[in-house]
Amino acid sequence: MKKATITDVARQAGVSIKTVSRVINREPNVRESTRARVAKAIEKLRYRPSTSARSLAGSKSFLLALLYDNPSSSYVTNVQNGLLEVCQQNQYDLLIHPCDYQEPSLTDEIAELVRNTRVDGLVLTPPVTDRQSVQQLLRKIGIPHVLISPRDCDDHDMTVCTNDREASSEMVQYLASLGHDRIAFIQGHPDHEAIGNRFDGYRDGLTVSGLPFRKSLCVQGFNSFESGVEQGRRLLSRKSPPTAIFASNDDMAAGVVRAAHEAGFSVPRDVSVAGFDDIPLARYVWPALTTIRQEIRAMGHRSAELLLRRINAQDTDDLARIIDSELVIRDSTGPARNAA
Amino acid sequence: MKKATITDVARQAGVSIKTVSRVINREPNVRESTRARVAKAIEKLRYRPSTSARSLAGSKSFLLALLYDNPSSSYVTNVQNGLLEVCQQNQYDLLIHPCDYQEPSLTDEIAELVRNTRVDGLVLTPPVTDRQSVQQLLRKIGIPHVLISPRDCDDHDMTVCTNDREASSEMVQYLASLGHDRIAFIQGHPDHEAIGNRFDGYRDGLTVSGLPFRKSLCVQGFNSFESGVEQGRRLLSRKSPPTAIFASNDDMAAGVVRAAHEAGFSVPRDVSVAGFDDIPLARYVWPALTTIRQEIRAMGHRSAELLLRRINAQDTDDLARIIDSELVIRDSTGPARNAA
DNA sequence: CTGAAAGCGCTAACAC
DNA sequence: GTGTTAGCGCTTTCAG
Repeated sequence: MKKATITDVARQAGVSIKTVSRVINREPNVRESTRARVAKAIEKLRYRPSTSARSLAGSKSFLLALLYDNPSSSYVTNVQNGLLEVCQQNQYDLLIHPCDYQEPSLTDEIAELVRNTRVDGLVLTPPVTDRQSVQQLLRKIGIPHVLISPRDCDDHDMTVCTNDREASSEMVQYLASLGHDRIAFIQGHPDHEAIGNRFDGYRDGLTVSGLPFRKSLCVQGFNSFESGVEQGRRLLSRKSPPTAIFASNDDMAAGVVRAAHEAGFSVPRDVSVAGFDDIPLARYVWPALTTIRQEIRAMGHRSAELLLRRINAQDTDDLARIIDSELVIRDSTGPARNAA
Repeated sequence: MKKATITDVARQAGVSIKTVSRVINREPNVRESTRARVAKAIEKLRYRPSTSARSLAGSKSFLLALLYDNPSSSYVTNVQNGLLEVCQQNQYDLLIHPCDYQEPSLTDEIAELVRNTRVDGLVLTPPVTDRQSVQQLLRKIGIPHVLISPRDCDDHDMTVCTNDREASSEMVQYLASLGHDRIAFIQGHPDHEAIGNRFDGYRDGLTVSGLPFRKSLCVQGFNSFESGVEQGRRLLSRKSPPTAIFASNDDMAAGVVRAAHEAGFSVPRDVSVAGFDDIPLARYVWPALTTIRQEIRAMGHRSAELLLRRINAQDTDDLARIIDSELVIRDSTGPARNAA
């Protein structure tokens, strides 16, 4: 059986194709009874509008693009799955576009992507999110786009963020409540700007807990497991090592755990370790990491919702742009020795 | 500046649109000089054929679909990236379609997907690869598709596999060469059929090494970290535990390492542990896992190549369908105690 | 080897 | 509220 077209549906329902078109596109000005008749015909004929025809005739491509350059596959798949959930419901397709955020020609590449595919909207993840040149380009082209976890969530109205700072502060307070008073912090990659908010949260937490901020306890990491190992080694080889180490992400925290093992420190007996993100690895290292769970999938979901609403010129005010993260306590943290 | 169309190019080159079309589609019967003139016009106008128009007028959609149900995000992203590499080169887009391989209505879902999107081809990964009903459907529809790592690579001409069996045998031989004579094996999920080849390889390796096969040393896992922990515990709590444990995949091997830590076994001093896949986790557990590296990305790449060739009715005989895996020795394996 | 004409299935004005 | 009529940009016959 051949695929039904809009004409078939129109004939079946005894209306013109334009009316069918109206029903498909949820346009107003169709009597309820007519709409029902058309719906029935669509159902009966198992009609599916042709995306190519729609996008050729109209302006839309029914395509969203995900732009990313992220070493963490779990992050990417989670965002992707969240986006897919809403795409599938709305007959949209998702274009996946990995890229190199440091590539000078990135803006050209994106311009080309938009030209070629005519995507209706884009979703950017860190660290692409923070490329000013990319943001400028997108604004210039005037194409709808949402930024996931940019440095500052208030810069732009199409952003989806987490409460990084608050969650980070909460972690420090939790650690302090365990009796830790020398809590080291491993900062994230400087190009990954939102991760800087976690540092701010660290300082907040210290203040709230009545602990002094000491620059010597803060070291620079680069988000990778390897950089966690390296900073962990340095921190633990000091004459008076910290009693707790809070890393800006789980990969680094896992690296710290590795460094602790190597150096003969028992976790959490000799040193507590905490991470951020709750990637699968957090549960697999030994001991399992205390961390902050980010709802990445939910962020992807929300991003797509925002994008589609914007594309269809609908109101987006009722959609929250902040997805809260929560503290997850596992086995890598425990009472400070001196406090035990 | 408005986007150039085929008409603009034709005018610019002084030919008809049909000739431009021939050039775009690499059709024969165009004089070389004409082709060059058209190419120059395309270049000058920065012309890009409209995918929607092409797919509306023609039969193709310029879309490939990736169908998967895999708990491992690194597996998925790797396949995906491999596919993307060739899609981008060929002006194809990739549709990502996560699904539930156990869902009874899976075939309907796929039929619907094909109807709706008119994808030109599909790529299936395990365990979807082994669903007979899905294979039947795809054959019935007559749509090109490639199966990644099906149970039997010779069942079908569009498959991409690894040398699982040989690599697995090699691992056992390596372990035997270290002096291990009680090498346990954790089998993979029964629904993930290709993983069974690793069990065959385990037996081969035993034979080659002159070691007896003992049923009591083989236990059933389910591919997850948790099942690795569980089987690891059981194996290590025996009166005379194995001196080496080879798990069908890295997640389970990591679980075994966890179980060993819990039980107070030192790895690899008391027990050697080996995995399969070389997922990122393999490097992050402590000690880092000896494993078999699978070139998942290369498999994705090859799958897309096969698919596009098939779609364009080109010859595929020169494309190897087996991507070799290799042994990677890290820190989780060492000499057997009795051999030391 | 090249070109003219007829749609592919739909949306966008503009009627009615 | 609903229908008519043009195209959207390309591929496909079928002529030359």
